[in-house]
Amino acid sequence: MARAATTSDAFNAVAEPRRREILEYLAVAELPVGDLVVRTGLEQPSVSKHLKVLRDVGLVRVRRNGRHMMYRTNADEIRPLYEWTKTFERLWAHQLLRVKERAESKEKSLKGE
Amino acid sequence: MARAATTSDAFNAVAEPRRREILEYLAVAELPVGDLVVRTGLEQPSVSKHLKVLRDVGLVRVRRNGRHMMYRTNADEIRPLYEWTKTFERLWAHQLLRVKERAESKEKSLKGE
DNA sequence: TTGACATATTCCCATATAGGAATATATATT
DNA sequence: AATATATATTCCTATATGGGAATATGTCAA
Repeated sequence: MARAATTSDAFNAVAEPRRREILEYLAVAELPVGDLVVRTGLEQPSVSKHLKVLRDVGLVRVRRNGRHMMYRTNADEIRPLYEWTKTFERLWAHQLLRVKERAESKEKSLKGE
Repeated sequence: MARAATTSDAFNAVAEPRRREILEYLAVAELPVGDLVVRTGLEQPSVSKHLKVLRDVGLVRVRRNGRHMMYRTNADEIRPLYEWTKTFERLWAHQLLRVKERAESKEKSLKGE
């Protein structure tokens, strides 16, 4: 079997750095393809292809405005990634919750048991 | 150019569902390869190969214990993904912060301006 | 040393890229 | 209708995959 398609889910779509970059631009403002071409420095066909992948997984929404296609990020589709990564939160070093837990267990041991 | 290697960074490594599954198991407990073979239902070579990818990007750590290789998740390497996704937090629908912002702007408009 | 057990590596192949180049499609303007 | 502008699609190719099968490597036990 080969690698899963980039369009199979948000995890695969977001693995490509330029697509993450595009999502960042489109999170701040609704933009036409041409603007993304300028900002990313990619060829127009490449941008269109990346946008197709992002559309296929629902990470961006489009609306036509004359001859311009206005794209914007659909952040809700990023949320599952956030939720998954957040699962590991308690394992991070130098993390507030962790510090708090440590403080509490210390308190407990001071009180005995 | 072809797709970036799965070992190029955590984003690419984590795009594969079975690797995410493995990371979940290894976040809860340090486990030998054989246990992962049983839990995932994958062939042993497949598990070893996935573990190599995860090792290459630092998502897991290993230590030898006799003939067993004990693996565990290195959650710190997942944090960058969390931070990136968190960037989009304020754009999520039905989100506490969002509700709060809306309430504040409503309050403002009631006061006039 | 020999054999059993645990894990890693190699070889194979069908599949999916990402970008470059060229072209097709769609809309606005005159 | 003809042209310009904006975007999408197609064709091409080098490259990397994930799993299956077979095999190599490493470690313990007798």
